[in-house]
Amino acid sequence: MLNVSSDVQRQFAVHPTFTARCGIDGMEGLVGRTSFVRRKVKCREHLFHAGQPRRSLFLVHAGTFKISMVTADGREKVAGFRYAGELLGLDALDIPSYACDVVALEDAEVWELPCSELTEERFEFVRWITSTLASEVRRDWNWMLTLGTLNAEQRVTAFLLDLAARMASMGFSERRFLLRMTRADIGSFLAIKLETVTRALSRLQTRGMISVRGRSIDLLDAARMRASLESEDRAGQVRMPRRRAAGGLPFTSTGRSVTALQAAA
Amino acid sequence: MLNVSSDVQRQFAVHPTFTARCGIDGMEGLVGRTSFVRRKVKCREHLFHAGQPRRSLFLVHAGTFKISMVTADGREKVAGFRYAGELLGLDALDIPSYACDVVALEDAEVWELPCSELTEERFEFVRWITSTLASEVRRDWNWMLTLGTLNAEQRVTAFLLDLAARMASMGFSERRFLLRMTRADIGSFLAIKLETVTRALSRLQTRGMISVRGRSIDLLDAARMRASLESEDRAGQVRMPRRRAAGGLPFTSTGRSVTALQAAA
DNA sequence: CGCTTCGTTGACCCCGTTCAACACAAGTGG
DNA sequence: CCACTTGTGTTGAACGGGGTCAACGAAGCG
Repeated sequence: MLNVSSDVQRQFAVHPTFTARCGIDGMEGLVGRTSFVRRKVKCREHLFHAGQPRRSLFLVHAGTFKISMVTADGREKVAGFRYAGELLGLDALDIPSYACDVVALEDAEVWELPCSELTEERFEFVRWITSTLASEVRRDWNWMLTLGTLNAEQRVTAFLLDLAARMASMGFSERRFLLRMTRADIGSFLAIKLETVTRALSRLQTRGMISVRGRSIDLLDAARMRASLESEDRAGQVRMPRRRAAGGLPFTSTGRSVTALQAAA
Repeated sequence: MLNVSSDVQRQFAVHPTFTARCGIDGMEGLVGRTSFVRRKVKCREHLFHAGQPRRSLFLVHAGTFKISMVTADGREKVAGFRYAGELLGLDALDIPSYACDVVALEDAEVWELPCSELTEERFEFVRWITSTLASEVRRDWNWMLTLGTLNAEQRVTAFLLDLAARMASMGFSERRFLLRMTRADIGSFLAIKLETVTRALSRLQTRGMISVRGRSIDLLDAARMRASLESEDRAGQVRMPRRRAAGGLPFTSTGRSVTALQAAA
C-alpha cells in the first residue's frame, strides 16, 4: 500500500545553485543554493500517499497533479489540482507523514526539495515556503466561499475560469485547453456529482459560453462567464427583494471586493 | 469603513521575553524574545478588516473570533472561528493587506505580534508560523471534505464535536458549552441556511444526542454523534446497495482512516 | 476483439432552500 | 411603566436544484 514513490523514476541528481521563478502571488523568490532531485512521474502514478514519511517538498516543473483525501467511510474527495510552478507536500510540513494523496494526471516532472534544507541558513527558502502557505490558505478560503455561495453551474464556471487563468500564467492559451481530470474529479472538488458537472458543461455550451468536446474546452465568452458569477446565488430565485428604497437598485454590480475568481487565480 | 482597529483598546505595551504555549497540533513552541502588545477587543468589535494594512499577527489569548469574507455580490461568508491559542492574520503573511474580516464574538484579548519580528534572528518564531500555516491548510481541507461529503445534520454534528474538542483542549468542559456565534454564522460556515441549522439542532435534540437551549449546548451522547458521521452520506438514501456479499454489512463502522473530526480538532 | 473507464442524457424524487409567521430577549425612548 | 424596534431563534408549508438510478455511446487498451 505504501510502496509507491519507489516506482517513480528517480532521475539524475543534481546539486546546483538554482533559481526557481515561482509565479505564486507575484513572489518571484529565489530558492537559493538548494540541492534537489528531478523526478519524472508518469500519468496515473502517485507522487506520494497519505501516511508515507514526509521527507521532501515537490515543486511541479511540468504536468498536472491531483490532491485527494479519503473520507471516514472510504470515499475519495479531491482537495485540489496543482500545475507547473506550484508546490506539493506543504500541508504536511509540521507532521512526520504526508496527509494526502497526490497523483499525476499526465506525464509530469517535479523537483524534489528535501525538507532538511529548511534550515536557518536557507532563510529565504523558508520565507518563500511560508508565503506560499499563506497564499494557499487564501486560495482554500476562496474555494470554500465559491462552494458555499454558488450553484452547480456557477461552480463549474468558476472552475473553468480559474483553470484558464492558471493556463495563462503558465504561458498557455487561456481560451482553449484540455481538462486533465475526469468529470468525477471535478465534481469531487466542486462538491457536486459527476452528472451535474456534465449537465453544467452541456448547458454552458448550449448558451454559447463554451465549447466542449470531451476534455477539450474552448472558452467562447469569458466575460459573460465572469458576469454570471456575480449575481443569482444558489437557485435562481432572486424574487425581487421586497421593494427597497427607490429605484430598485439594478444588478450592474460595481464589482467591489475581490471576486472568488480573481483571488483564486 | 476602515477606521476600525483604532477603536480597539490599546493596552499597556510590553517587551518581555515571553513563552507562549500553543496547543496547535501538539506544538508547544516558544515564541522567544518577541515584543508584543496586549489588546482587548470588545464583543462585536473588529480586530481588523480586509484591506487594512497588515502589520501584525494576533495570538488569541481569550475569547472567540469570527473570520469572514465578502462575496462578489456583497454577502458575507464565514471562513472559520478562532479560540484561545490560535493565530489570526496568518493568511495575509505574503501580501500587504489583510484578506479577511475578523470580529470578536465576545469580549476578548489578543497578543499583537508585529510582523517586523519575523526576521532571520527569530528563526524559531518563523518556523512556528510555518507549522501553524501547514496545519491551517490541513484543517481547511478537512472542512472542505466535511462540507463536500456530509449532509446538513452531519455538518452540524461535526461542528459541535469540533467545538467540543477545542473546548477540551482549552481546559473547558467538552460536554457543556456556549455557542458564541449566531445560527446564521454557523450556517454560513457550514454552507447551509440558518433554518437548516436550527432544524438540525432540534432533530439532534429529539434523538437525545444533545440538549439545546438557545446558545447553550449539552452533548449527551458524543459517541453516537461521532458514529453518525461515518456513514450515510448526503441525503439518507443508501437504498440498499444492491445486495453486497452476505450479511448486509452493519453500520458499526470500524473507523479506519482519520475522521474529519479528529483531524479538524 | 471484448473489457473497462469515461461521458452524456433522461426520469424521478428528496433534502435543503425559500417564504412566512411567530416567540423571545435586549435596548431605547417616551 | 409600556410601546417600539431590532436581532435572534424556532417551526411549518411548498418548491426546486441537484442527487440517484438507469441506459447508452465513445474511447482507450491489452
